[in-house]
Amino acid sequence: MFIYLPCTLTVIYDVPLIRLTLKKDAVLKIGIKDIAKQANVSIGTVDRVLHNRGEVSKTTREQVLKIIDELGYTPNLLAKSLSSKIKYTIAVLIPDAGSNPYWEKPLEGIKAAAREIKKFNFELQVATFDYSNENSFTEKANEILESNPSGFILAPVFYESSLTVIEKCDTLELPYVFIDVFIENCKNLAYFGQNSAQSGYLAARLMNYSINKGSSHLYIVKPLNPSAPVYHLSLREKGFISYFSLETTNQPDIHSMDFDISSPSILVESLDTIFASNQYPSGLFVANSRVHLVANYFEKNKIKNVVLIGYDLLPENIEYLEKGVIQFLVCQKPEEQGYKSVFSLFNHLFLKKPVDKLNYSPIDVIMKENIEYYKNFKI
Amino acid sequence: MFIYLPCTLTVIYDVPLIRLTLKKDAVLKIGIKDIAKQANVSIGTVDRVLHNRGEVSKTTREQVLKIIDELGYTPNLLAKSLSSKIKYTIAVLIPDAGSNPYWEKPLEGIKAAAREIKKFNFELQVATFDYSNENSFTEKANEILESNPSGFILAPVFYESSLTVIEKCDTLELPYVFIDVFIENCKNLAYFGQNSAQSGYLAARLMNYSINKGSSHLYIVKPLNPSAPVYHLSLREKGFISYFSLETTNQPDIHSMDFDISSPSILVESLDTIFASNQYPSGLFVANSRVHLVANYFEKNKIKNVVLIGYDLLPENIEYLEKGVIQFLVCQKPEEQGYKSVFSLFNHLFLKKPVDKLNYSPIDVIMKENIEYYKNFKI
DNA sequence: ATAAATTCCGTTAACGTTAACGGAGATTTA
DNA sequence: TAAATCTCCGTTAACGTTAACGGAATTTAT
Repeated sequence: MFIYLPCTLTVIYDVPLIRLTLKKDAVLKIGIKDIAKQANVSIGTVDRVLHNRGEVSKTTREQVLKIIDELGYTPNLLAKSLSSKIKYTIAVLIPDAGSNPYWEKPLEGIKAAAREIKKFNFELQVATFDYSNENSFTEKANEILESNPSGFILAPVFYESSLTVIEKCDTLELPYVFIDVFIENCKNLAYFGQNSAQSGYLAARLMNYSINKGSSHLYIVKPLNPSAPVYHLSLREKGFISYFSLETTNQPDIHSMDFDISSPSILVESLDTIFASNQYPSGLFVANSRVHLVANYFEKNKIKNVVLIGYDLLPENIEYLEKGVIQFLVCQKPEEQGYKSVFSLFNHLFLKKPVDKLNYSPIDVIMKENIEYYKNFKI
Repeated sequence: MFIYLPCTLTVIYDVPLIRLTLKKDAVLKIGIKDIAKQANVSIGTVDRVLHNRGEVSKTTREQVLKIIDELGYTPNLLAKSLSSKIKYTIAVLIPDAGSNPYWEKPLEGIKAAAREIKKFNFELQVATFDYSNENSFTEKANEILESNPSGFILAPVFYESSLTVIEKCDTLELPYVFIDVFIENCKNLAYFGQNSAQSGYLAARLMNYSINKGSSHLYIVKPLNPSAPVYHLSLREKGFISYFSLETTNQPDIHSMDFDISSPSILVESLDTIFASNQYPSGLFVANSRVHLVANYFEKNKIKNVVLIGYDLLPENIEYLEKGVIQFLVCQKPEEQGYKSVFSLFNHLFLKKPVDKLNYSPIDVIMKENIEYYKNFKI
């Protein structure tokens, strides 16, 4: 089976010797004092200029500004937060993990980020709402707005209610960040989420590679929570379908199959029907994290050689991936979304740095061989 | 082609309403002053206890220690680095990017980490050596050791020379971190690198999924730099091969093919031979980042429907992946390896936190659809 | 016995920034 | 013209920690 085919040659390979050194600040780190001295004013004046607190004449203000620019002053953030009495509060409003265990993940990232910026006087205030209850969203949002936070991270899953909340944020000039769900034409500071269609497209390619060419039946399984809105599911489905219409000569029949997650028996019946039919599947694409339900069916019914692709690193999914029942999990770094949402507010509020408005997470392809390295969220 | 198969049901789905709030420090943040007051000593004494600077009687020392424990004191790092006069220097010794463009990536991560911890008085000192010149490694290492750094990150690619360097580090009690290459039985603080065999194994699974079942000829291409050591290449090859011997009933012939990267014509000749032979390949696995050389051959010779899998996100590779010439790139987050190496030293030196000794990078599967999100190293 | 050394500990000036306080000089009000 | 009000600016005490300095009390040496 293994044939060795050498075609080696030895040639001297010479490369130049390079030495890199990070540029040291040739000039000693300059501070507010140096500026004051240079401008012949006191540090108090410099501080007033730096923070636009007024009470400075136009001429001295300009003089100080000029010297700040010339000397390339950058504030020492450590000293700043040591001295400053300002407390920042970041409010978070996301669905509770009872609605969908997915939401544990972004929260984990949010908390990790919060721990890191705690030393800069940042505090976290997390509220959750019931995915199947629009009122709970509005109530919690109002509660948050009353507490007058410095920044707001929210998952605007209910369109109308979200618009109302956003309007209030705008009048309060409260910076807000969307996570997971995106609403267009808003003055949101940033958005962190998934490119759902793209991930469906990717899943389709994996599916197409994995099934035998000439296979004829694929199934898209969409496990729904009927009382709650779904944005990503249909986008993932669309992405999946469009791969086959755009990219490949292989044209299997694609069947779409919705089912209510609250009644598992429906799923079993549907799967029974499919596997008993003459449209025996070569692959199933489960468009969200409930893929473990299908995997469970596969295991019980000893179904092999049917490609199973799903989403997200729930413990159950990991188990079935390791067992080989699930071939691929597509994962969109939910922890990272949370983590980065917090940091976008930190950059805006504390560092006064501009932040990117549209931020899609990487789409990770997880298999048996690399699951180990994705299990734990780090950093 | 697309068939809709609904099996929806509506059921009320009720979930509990949860409110999470990050535990606020109920007690006001306690500092060195509070301990001093509680222990009836001065802050000077507390500081002496905290840093084991001696000149404290046994009884008061124990008393202070007890109160520190009771009050759960944690030092304020901001104040610490504001006040402290200690400078930390992290020395880095890695191959120069001329030897292998791969090494730009870890360096990028190293620099990013250095920027972040600069505020804590950390400085970076990077030296590179010539991959094909063992002496240059030793020379640079000695230079570094003479400069008396606080920590040392090195790629110990030359076994014997590395042992000498490591011995010196041990006597100097200089903490050192291995990156990319691992030497066993050393007192290294940590190792950050790849699980090469595992990534080969993963590549083999992707290959097996992608080729038509019943395909018979696969080729492992190993582009070698003959004057330099290679550790990962053969491990990747082993991993690739072992997948087929362990996991699948599909048993293609696997051919291994070495070639010297300094003479591209050899590669072309070899590939010509293969594609003219009666052992026409269904897939090629290029065991390192030179996969673009093969992709270039594919493009010129209009070779299609042969699966091409390789390593690393070099610009050339990205280009061929986007064009569809390369199907998969396996990537091991080299930037992250550099980034984390620096932070392990930061944790050790500054935070006095324990660090994990063995750290494998995640193995990322990159395809046309998700390349966009991996192009730029962030965080 | 006194002088010298040692042990142990408190005091204090930094580090770079913030923000409250107050004061000199100019301008307006009564 | 004196009092009140503004404008503009300097001074200073924090923030929590480090580390040098020096001093009192005790022990050792002469």
